[in-house]
Amino acid sequence: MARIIAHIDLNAFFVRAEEIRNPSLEDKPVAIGHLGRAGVVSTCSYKAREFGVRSAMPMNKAVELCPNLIILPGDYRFYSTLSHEFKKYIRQLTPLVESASVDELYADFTDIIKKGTNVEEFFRQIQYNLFKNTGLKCSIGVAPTKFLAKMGSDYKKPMGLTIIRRKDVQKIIWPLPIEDMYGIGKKSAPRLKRIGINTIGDLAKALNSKDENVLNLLGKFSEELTLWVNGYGSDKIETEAWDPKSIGNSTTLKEDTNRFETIKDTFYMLASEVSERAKKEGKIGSTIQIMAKDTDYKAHNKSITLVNKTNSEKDIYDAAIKLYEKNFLDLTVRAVGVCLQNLIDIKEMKVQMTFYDYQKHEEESKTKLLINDLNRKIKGSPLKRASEVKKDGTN
DNA sequence: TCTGGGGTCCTAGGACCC
DNA sequence: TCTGGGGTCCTAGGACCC
Repeated sequence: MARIIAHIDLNAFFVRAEEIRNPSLEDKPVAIGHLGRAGVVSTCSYKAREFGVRSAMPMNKAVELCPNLIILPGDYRFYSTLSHEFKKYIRQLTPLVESASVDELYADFTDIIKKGTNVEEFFRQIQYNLFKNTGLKCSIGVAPTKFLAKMGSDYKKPMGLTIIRRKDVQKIIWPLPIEDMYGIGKKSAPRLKRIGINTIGDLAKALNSKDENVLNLLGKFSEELTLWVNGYGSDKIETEAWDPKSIGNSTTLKEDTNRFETIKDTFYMLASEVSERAKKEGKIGSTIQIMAKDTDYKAHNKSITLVNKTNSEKDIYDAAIKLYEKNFLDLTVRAVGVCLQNLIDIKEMKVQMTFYDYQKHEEESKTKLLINDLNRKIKGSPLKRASEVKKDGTN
């Protein structure tokens, strides 16, 4: 049976948060971000959007478009508190809530909505109550799958409510331009257009007829997309708390440079931040990756996997510097970053490293060495050749 | 347009093992 | 000396999302 999945997306969340504590900002062109060499718009108000200001736009470009733009630096601690209030509010209505990011979530209302309920009224009430209780505005998409719910919350903003039934997919989703499709980004959209795929409907028809060009272009993802565009795909809400698989920090330097001392200082700062965050999350990781962005904005990555997992500032810093020295010493860089990967809980590590396990691990290693040694000896022996002859014969 | 910083997942080649 | 096939891990790069 089809489930009732809602995707709830806060409208211009960071700006709305600022308006809540300073109502005089309402209806004014506001952008969150900073006006520096690397400053971009993180979020902007609907008034600012009227001037053409958009997320991820360089801030100086935004100011060009909208000279009266009010720029605020962003108070992420405050936003985080409001984000928790938002999620807590929805969890009071249904336990099946999956956080998708700071300002959006999926929730399953299948078992909450009684037969005969007016679904539209039900979600309008949620939208209104959230606003009344927290001051936050949201758009809601309601559908049988997460993908359709997500498309629904995007369909009408702000304070939109879009209900998409499986039978409505061709009517509501298929006419949309291909770049509006969740999962198709700035690279794939033009590639698809070049082969005549301009709408989601075009994509659906190509996928349904197993068009080789489209399948090759999208790879494994095409299987998922085929479900999505036909009204199927995941409707499962993952209620588990987010468990990071990597923790990294990066920064754009004050100016492009190849001065190693500056780079080292920056890595020291970044390694400290990564170490601190990993410790706070109770995580250790074995792979350390560094990123160096050149003056053409192209990012280069190098990584190394250590024998022992770590989250120490020194280990992360040392590995980062070694990688940098080996690969990027001659590069003039715009930005650098460091990331700790292959994370596990420290708890798990402690379980793994009980004395018994450690001994067992050692024994296994020794056994493995012996076996390898034997294999090497056997390799050149008549026995091995005989076995191969037999294999050829029987195959 | 002239491009931040936080992530996830996928691909593909090579090393190494059985 | 050249020969298979399957699996895992490491590494680099790329696409996407907010």
